[in-house]
Amino acid sequence: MTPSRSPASNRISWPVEFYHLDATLDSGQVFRWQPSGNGWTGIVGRRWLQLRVEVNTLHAETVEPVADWNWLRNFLQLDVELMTVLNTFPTEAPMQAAIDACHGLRLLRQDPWECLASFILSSTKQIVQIRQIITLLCERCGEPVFTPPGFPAAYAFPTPDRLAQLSEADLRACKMGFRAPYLLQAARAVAEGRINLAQLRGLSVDDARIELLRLAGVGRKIADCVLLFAYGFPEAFPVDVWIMKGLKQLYFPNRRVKPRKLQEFAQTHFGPHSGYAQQYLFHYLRNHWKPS
DNA sequence: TACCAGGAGAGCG
DNA sequence: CGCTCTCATGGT
Repeated sequence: MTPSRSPASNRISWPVEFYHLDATLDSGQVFRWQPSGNGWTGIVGRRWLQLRVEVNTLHAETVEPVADWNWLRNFLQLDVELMTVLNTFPTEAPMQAAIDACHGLRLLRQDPWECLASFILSSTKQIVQIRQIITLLCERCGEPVFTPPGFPAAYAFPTPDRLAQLSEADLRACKMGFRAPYLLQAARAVAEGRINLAQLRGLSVDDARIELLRLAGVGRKIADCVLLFAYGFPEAFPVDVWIMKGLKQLYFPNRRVKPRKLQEFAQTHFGPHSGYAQQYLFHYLRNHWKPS
């Protein structure tokens, strides 16, 4: 275990292997990170920070000193041995191509509420637009956080309690359209304790999914995104339009495959870390593949 | 201009 | 069930 407790400092460095920060922060699992110099800036919880990787070292810098960095190690999932995960993937051509296209891509471990809210806002939106909506939402409704001199103002992701007090019109002003009532209902469900996001950690993936599916505006795809990106269920396999088209063409050319069958195939074919494989496939399809 | 976006839900037959 | 339509908004 790398020492995470040390004299409080606003900087820390960790040794890393195969950590492709660019691919990771720009792969559609998080929406608030921005390129900055040779690294990235973003918010985790209530803290602004800057990240960069040089060779086999990951550097992090916050505004205020930090005594315990475990929150960041957890967000970055530094204890995951990537090669062990990749070695469980099937050794067929498309999967290997996906690995080669973005070797070092990682799954992060996000805050459940931020992840849930973000993906409620993601439906039928391009990633650039999802970023826009979330940026607006945070600027208007989130608590300001400290940033270093010379950097623009930044905001924490708004809490369920804060959003629960707003009106649908307030949210529509953030350009989220028909997703506004969904986000508002989800915020109120969490704020009023009708769903307990922390409690989902102790459930099986199937039971946790059932809980998430109770929320309006949350279907199988969005639920699986939250199960994978926030709770770390390794078998959660979100099937979006890219994955749908890609799997059909790569694995079932010239055949009719029902969505149910495709989900079943994905879960078995890609092994125990099918969710990780999904992220590699998604990144590969989105950046190196044209649907036909 | 037309089309589509890391979907979901309601209304059909 | 399984299909189609709608929802709001902006990028390409």
